[in-house]
Amino acid sequence: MAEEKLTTRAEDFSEWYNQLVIRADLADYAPVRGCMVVKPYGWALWENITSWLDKEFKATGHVNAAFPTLIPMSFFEKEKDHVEGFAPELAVVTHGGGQELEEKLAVRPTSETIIGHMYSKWVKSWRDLPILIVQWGSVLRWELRTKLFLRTAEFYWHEGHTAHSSEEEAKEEMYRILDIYERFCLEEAAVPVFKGTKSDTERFAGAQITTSIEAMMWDKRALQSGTSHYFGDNFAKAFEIQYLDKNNKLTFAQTTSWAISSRIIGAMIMVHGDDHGLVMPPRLAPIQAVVVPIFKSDEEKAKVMEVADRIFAELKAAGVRVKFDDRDNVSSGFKFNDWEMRGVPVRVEIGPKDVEKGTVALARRDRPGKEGKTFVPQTNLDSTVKGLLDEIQASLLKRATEYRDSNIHNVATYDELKEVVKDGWAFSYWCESRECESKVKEETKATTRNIPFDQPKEEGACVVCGKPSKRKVYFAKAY
RNA sequence: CGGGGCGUGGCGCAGUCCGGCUAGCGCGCUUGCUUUGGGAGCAAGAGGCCGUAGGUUCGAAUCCUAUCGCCCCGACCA
Repeated sequence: MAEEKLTTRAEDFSEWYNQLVIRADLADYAPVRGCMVVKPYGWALWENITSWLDKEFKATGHVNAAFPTLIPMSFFEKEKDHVEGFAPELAVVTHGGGQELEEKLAVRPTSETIIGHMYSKWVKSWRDLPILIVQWGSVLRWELRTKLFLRTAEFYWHEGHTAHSSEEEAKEEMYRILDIYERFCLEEAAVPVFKGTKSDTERFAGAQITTSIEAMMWDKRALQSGTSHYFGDNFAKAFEIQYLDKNNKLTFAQTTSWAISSRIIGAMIMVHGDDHGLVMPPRLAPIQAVVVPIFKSDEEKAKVMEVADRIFAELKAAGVRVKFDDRDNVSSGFKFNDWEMRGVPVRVEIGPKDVEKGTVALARRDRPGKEGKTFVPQTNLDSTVKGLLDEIQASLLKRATEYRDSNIHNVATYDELKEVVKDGWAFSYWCESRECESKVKEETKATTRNIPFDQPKEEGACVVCGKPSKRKVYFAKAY
């Protein structure tokens, strides 16, 4: 390590993040501007994320498929809002095989168009519906300002694309997926989120309804962590996805799409990370526990290694994702800091004293340094460690939820709102007009995050214009 | 796209204003010995077309011209 200390979050949150992603070995900068290399440790984390989601999608009847990376440019012109939304960030292939192409090809920024095109071929009868397809892959958007995981030109995700025979069914699908996303964030990532509906201006290009889950980062900025859209028949009309219904009537299908991207890794970093480095939620951590042997002489080494080996094998057999750090070119002190930087939830230290006493030192990552260290018996260590992993998982969610809730303020006046969004979120009534929304954005840089499903019963007055308003919305500065 | 900064061993930099010997420093890397309960020490090594292309000059990392790239700050986005 070139520099030993990480920039602290309070000093410079953005710099803390940049250093951490590199030093925790999650990713590296690629030679192409705005692109990243996801390193094995980062990819292992992503695999844990994807395998949980994949399992849930399959359990709810979805199947995986793959569509091409290249999309004919003309496809983007078929849906007006969609083309306006994505035109600025398209990368376009103009040459192939040394020849200029007759029709330019866009590198997919998302796949609604090409999938819509295919669905129109596949959907002829009501019996062909629903179609519930998920594509796992990467997409490319020509971003001007990038940041590892949070916003890169190419990013990894899944995009679900479904087609249904009724509005109700399509909307149900949208909400069903959002519920899966919420469960993922709470149960796996330990990141609390609000489910809600996006405002008209924040809606996905081409959608009728966009729902999202919104999370608060340590710096109190909001991060949209997943989205689920209902398109109505917008894309069906643009791509002629039509079928004969039970009454032999030609009908447009109802479609949805939804996604969680590798950005969620950025959310986990910014919610749980501390000034010592990354903090991985145990359920997603590629390495849940690391065994660090400590010794001086060769005699000590022999004794310690024997016990450490045995404990490593026991934990592994018990299903813990465990690593044995037997490097002999770095000191144990270095290893402690190294694994803390990488966010491994539990560290098992075994030294000569432990061998004598039949103990190990257990250090929990959510309480860094010596404070989180306790000495426990070697017997039943597997269940001790598993119990501690569960405890850490729960504690991370609790801590993040308390932090979030303590930084959200109900506001009734515009002055209050302006003050609150400087360093937190405002929750207030809003008349849902574009004017009031853009006024807030221009004057405070805060945007509407979402109108949560979970709403107070009574009505109120818009925080900006005072008109009667049915629903409350979160205002916050966002990534 | 507008504003600011920077390109010199793997990484971080000094040297550039005022041209001059074999281009330095820290970290990392390699080897050896001693170390190891919170980021080890000593010794010996390896590693650089100074972003690129022209030009000025006896001589260019340094001066001139062009060009490429990167980072940071502002308008859009998962």
